[in-house]
Amino acid sequence: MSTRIAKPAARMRKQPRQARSIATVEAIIEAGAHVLSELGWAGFSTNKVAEAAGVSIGSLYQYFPDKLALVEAIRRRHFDHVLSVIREAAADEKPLKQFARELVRGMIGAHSIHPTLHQVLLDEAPGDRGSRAAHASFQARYLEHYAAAVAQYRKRRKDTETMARVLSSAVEGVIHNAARRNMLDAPELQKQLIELICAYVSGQGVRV
Amino acid sequence: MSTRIAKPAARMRKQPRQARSIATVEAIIEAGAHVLSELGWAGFSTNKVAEAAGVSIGSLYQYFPDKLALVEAIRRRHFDHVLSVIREAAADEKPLKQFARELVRGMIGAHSIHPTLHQVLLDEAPGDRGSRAAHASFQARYLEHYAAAVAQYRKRRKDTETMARVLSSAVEGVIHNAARRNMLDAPELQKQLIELICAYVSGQGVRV
DNA sequence: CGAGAATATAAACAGGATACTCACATTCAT
DNA sequence: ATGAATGTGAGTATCCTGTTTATATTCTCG
Repeated sequence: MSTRIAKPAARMRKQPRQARSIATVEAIIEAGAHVLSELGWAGFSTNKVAEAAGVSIGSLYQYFPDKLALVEAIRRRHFDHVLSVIREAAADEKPLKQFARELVRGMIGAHSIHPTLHQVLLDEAPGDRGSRAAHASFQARYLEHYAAAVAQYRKRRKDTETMARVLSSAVEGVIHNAARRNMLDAPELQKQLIELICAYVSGQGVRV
Repeated sequence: MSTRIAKPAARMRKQPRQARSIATVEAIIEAGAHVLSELGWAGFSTNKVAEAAGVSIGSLYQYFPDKLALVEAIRRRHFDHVLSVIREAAADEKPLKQFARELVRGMIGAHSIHPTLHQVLLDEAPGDRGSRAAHASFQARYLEHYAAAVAQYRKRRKDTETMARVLSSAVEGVIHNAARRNMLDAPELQKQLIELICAYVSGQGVRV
């Protein structure tokens, strides 16, 4: 009980101990993210990942017991990243405009390396029974942060949760779509997305 | 030159002539849409489609020369549907609120049968060289309708195109996300989506 | 009715891709 | 220098895929 491993480190066949193997594992995860984003779940094969990582297939199976464990590792890394972005954007008490700006900037950053990874992870890639729980918890915390932000700029406590859902999926939709068209860093698109967020959150509730 | 076939009817091996075969083809396309939506492109195999359609694999190849031709037929049918929805919503000159309501209602309708078909068609499914053109033309007309609507409710002629892009992908994102969670017909979600549209389009341009 | 056309069937094929193992080679820490 | 850690990649076994084809059934129309 002296040393405690921070994270269960996903399901791994063995822990990398030397710097060499740590780099290998990192390369595999990175290459996996790349393949997943580029070829989708259909094109995601362990051999292809190993090749893209510049590593033999045997090395991959030295650390990851199977394909799913690898996907899980990729998922965890990406979700941690996204979560930190929204958490930081929603932290402190800042003007709405600034929140929107930081959110958009961060989200774009999180998607610009592996543009379609997020969607593939959400839509295509399966998960073993254990990762469903992790996935759900991610979604929950994700929404919580959005909800916190919405609540902060809204008097009406009413539809906070639904608003968070709508806002988050709208933002994701725009980012995802822009990523597909290689328009992630078009400045006028960023501006419009920020405006969308501000308009919706600060909206005076048009009667519908 | 007496009788004219309205649409090139996709790439087909032969035209169905009797009522029986027309029904068969329809069943195949419908089953294809179902499989595509349910299993994604990775799980989309001709044998599976034939089985889902309650038809032998041979019948499928009687009308569709190959897998891609089938996807193309599915794509065309779905896109025609979506296009008609947005076109009708943007038609005439109606108040913003009504436009938003009709758009949301129609989009939800177009997605409620095969919830994830749209995304799969856009993201996963490949297309032969010829269908890229059709795809692009669909996207263009799709955006045109959105742009027309935006222009109608906006004085500033400036960012119309970008706004159309942002708006359309935001709406798609919300719908897609709701579909994944089986929340497509939650009324409060519809209400919020309508509000999002109204707030953004009628927004007074918050200084960003 | 009946002949030929249209439509439907499903077994079979050929080929490829896949996840994963294993026996062995190399490099590290001490 | 020795054992542990790490890396290799050809090989295996399995499953699936798209597609053809020879045959059977049903329809159309004179």
